[in-house]
Amino acid sequence: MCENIYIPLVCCVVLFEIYGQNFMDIGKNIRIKDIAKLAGVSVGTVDRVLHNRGRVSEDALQKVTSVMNQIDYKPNLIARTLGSNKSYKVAALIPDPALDPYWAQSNLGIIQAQAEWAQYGVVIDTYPFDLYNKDSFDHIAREVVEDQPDGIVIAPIFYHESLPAFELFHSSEIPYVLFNTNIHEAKPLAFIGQNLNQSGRVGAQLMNLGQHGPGTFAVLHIDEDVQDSVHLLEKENGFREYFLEKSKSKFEIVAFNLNPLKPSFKEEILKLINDDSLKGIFVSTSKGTAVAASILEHHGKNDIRLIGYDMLQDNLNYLKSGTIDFLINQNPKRQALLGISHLVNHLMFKKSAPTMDLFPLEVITQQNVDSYLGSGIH
Amino acid sequence: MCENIYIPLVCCVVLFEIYGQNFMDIGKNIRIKDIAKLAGVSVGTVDRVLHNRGRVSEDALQKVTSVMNQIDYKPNLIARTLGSNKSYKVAALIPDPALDPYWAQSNLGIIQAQAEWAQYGVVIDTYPFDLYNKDSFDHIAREVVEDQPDGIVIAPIFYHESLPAFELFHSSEIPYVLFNTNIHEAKPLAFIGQNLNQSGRVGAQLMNLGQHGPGTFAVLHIDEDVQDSVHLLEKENGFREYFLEKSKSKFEIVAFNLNPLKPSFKEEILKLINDDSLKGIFVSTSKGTAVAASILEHHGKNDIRLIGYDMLQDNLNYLKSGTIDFLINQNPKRQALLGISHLVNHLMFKKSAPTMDLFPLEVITQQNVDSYLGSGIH
DNA sequence: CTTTCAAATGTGCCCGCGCACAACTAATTT
DNA sequence: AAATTAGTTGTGCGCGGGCACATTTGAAAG
Repeated sequence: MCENIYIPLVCCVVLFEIYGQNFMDIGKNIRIKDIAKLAGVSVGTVDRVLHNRGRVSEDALQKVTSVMNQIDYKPNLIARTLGSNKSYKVAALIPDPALDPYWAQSNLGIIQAQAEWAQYGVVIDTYPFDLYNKDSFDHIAREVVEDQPDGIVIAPIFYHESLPAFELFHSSEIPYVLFNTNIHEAKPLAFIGQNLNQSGRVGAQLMNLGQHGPGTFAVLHIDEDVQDSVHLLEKENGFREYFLEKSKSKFEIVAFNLNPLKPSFKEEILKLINDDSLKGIFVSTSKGTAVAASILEHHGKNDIRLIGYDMLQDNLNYLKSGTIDFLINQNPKRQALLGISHLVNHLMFKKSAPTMDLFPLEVITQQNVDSYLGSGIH
Repeated sequence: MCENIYIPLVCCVVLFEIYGQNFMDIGKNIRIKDIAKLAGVSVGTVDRVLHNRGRVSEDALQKVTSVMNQIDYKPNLIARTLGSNKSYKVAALIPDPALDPYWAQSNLGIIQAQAEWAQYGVVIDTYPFDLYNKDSFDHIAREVVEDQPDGIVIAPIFYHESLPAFELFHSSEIPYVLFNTNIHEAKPLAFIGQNLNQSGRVGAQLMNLGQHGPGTFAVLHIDEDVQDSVHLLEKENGFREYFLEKSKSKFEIVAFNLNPLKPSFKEEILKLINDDSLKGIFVSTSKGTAVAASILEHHGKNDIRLIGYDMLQDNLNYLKSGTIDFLINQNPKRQALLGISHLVNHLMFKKSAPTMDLFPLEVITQQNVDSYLGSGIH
């Protein structure tokens, strides 16, 4: 209807009448004061309506909402933050960065977040738990809730143990953001991570490129704790689906769960790479990628394509030497950084976070790796 | 020396004495007020020292700087922004988005920046110039300076014409940020773009993967205005260097400047793709990528690997159909967005921008393209 | 007709910084 | 000695929103 067209006009005219000529020049935002003047009430009343704290007559509410509908009021976040001079406490729950290079990168994101938000009075406390010890997770989660933070960022790598933790968060009414691993039963503020099925497909496509069958591709889940690897299976499924959808593919896909701590580990992997039909290896874990690369390099198997995960230092070395052909970057640093960012924006600026923040599946090669390392965020 | 160890301690003790017990609890930042109290002067004096506006006695300056050396004062940017309630005017100089899909994406970045910064009183005016008309650039640049913006973001695609424009900016003392194309003679606040030589190398590596020689790779510069293509040559050089450094490469590299408006264009390109030795095409321009793809697809040449630039809609279609194998993403939207961001941060928050913000060379494939499209910024 | 009380409404201060202006000091001039 | 001046130093206001508190209103109770 025509009203839609005229509403902004009306608003401008009204403001124009009140503030006179110089209103049109200044491209300033409408303030609470302006709304109050337009509605013929005081700023206090507008404030109460905006935050619906009650204590407002039906009549006043009507007047204010009527004005609100005609203009689009955006509160000045700068002023809001300065005024309500709260300091927020955020808890970051991640596997101990000292024990694992992948989580060390996540920790870098947390450290950067600490620096960025410090001046806004946000304190971020890290609660590291033992990557190999589910009890420690349980214990730390309880400790976090006891400390009553205003928000939690968490990498819930233990599926079963994380569920009661989320229950705790809910009953304590602490908003939390998930990253790295998604738990579908959880109701977090946001999840930050990647589509793992699609990630496997990317690996498959890179594996397939320029290869001529017949031959075998191996999917390796190299992890100390392979039983709890639902998310690794998602990658494998994506990898397989890619080839299934290519009807005329002449490649066979085999998959193995390998524990590098087991004595039989090296033997198993050697048997695999000495099979001449093996054209490529897709490793689903970041640490495993370097392990596989070291073995391939040691045995001079340059012709086997190797695709793995993440820009850990070891992986970068093997990428530069050419043993690793592609890395898919999960960007743990940025995941942590953005997780905290979403949380703080929610707490401080009342900005809503995207429920799902799925990161791009970055393909890292020998030639573009430096461009990633140089570009701030990585 | 030991002093270094004790300085923070001393600082804490002093503050502790002044503010009493509850100081240690609050993790708040030090304010000008605190410095004033510590130095035994008024906030006005501290303010004058901080902004070295003079009008301060030697004695007072000594006292304040002494305190400043002991603590690390970080001004509250929120308060600063709120207080000095200036409104900034930024000019964005880009090729007319209506005439070109690549620049349409840049424009999206500008539009997003407008929305993001509007509430902070930043007005961003776009000054589009004709991509095919150097005079229009000249004209628009002069117009911008006449309007006296507080800062300029510019994509200087015309090398020669941009130099006098920069002179104008300098003499008018307007800070400016370059993006997309770097001009080495310019002294901008920042440059945002990619390493084009490295970009060509990435293309070369993706081209080489799994290919078996002998054969030919073609580098195509498909552009209406090929003479002014220094930046396209950089990509070509990177591409060539990759193969030169691989001593045992069996591939020949050929390069062509092609103008799609010329009548001979189609003939030339057909001759090229009908040569059976041709294994791959690397197109240095985003629009050219789609042009090459359409011809390859039309003639059923699925076996020729095609690598090009940017996520334009046409390119995405050819990527999904499999005609294009890889796109290198220059991320024009993000370039524009970040350019403005750097500029506003400089103007508003006095934050220094990185002189060179080189973007990662993102590799886009059929399988990861959706993850890029879905992830907010692209 | 006053008193009481709750609901409704308005006022004023604070957040930390920047900036203009007032106030104070000491030295020089009239 | 009073006035002028320059050199310092301190004070106060405003930015916009949040929030506590003061004030007003109207109606019911005494």
